Amino acid sequence: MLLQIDVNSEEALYTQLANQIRYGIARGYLQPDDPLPSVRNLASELGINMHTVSKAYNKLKEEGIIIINRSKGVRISSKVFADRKTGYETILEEKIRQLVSQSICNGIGEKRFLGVVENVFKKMRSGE
Amino acid sequence: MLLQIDVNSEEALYTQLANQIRYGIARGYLQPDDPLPSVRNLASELGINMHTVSKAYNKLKEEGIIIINRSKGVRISSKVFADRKTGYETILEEKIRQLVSQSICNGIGEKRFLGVVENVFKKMRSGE
DNA sequence: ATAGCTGTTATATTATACATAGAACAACAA
DNA sequence: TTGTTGTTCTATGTATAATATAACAGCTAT
Repeated sequence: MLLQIDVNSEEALYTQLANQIRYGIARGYLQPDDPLPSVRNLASELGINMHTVSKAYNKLKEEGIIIINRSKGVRISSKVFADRKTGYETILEEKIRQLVSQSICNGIGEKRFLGVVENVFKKMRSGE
Repeated sequence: MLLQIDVNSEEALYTQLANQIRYGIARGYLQPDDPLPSVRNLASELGINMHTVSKAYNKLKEEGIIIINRSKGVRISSKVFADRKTGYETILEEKIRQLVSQSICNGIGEKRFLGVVENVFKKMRSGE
């Protein structure tokens, strides 16, 4: 799978990387048990530092999305789609509350907001 | 309207403050042309620095949500609910894409995601 | 065994963002 | 004139992000 980074983005590099991997999983480009490149190889491909890749991997590891094994490498967790109920829905609701507040202040109401969400899901199912 | 800040949160103070004001507008607790406290007064109430409040206010000003007038003070924009079409929907879609990716990786599908969104709107209409 | 690959750990440096503090300024109101 | 408004300036301390080397421990294949 193609991963790319925008060094001019305001978003932190390791966050961009983690997002891209989650996105790849959500679209089905990355599947359970699929291997990921080593920290050194991916860093080299992207032209960034090894530790930055390592930081992204460890963030995903904490979320239970990938499995890191010293000497075996990194792979997508076989239970990646399982409902791990780690209180994620509470975090999600708070983030959505912020997005909804901001949307209302920008003239975007419930119908239009739901339309954007459905559109994102549709694109995701069709693989972009 | 009551504004409060959690100094132990990972979220930056000025971001929390901006979020609370947007949230207050979305719920109707703050209405167009309503005045906001001065940077010094609000900072004093919240126990934080004047410049932190100023930073939050300027962020909202850039979003077209509030009007800042040197010597007259700060108030909610009369056009706060207008569709300013400043490309906000593009930003919204990208943020939703990230949230949806993460949700899928946590076992939350489209139905459940839409349910959370609808629930947030419902709470917002009923005023919390 | 040795060479090569894994992720990890440690130390160090640079840059940026966040939050604070105090002071002074210009615009307006009472 | 006095007081309030937001703004600007300088300064400091802390935290995070990203980089760079270097070494380490676990495993695999030659």
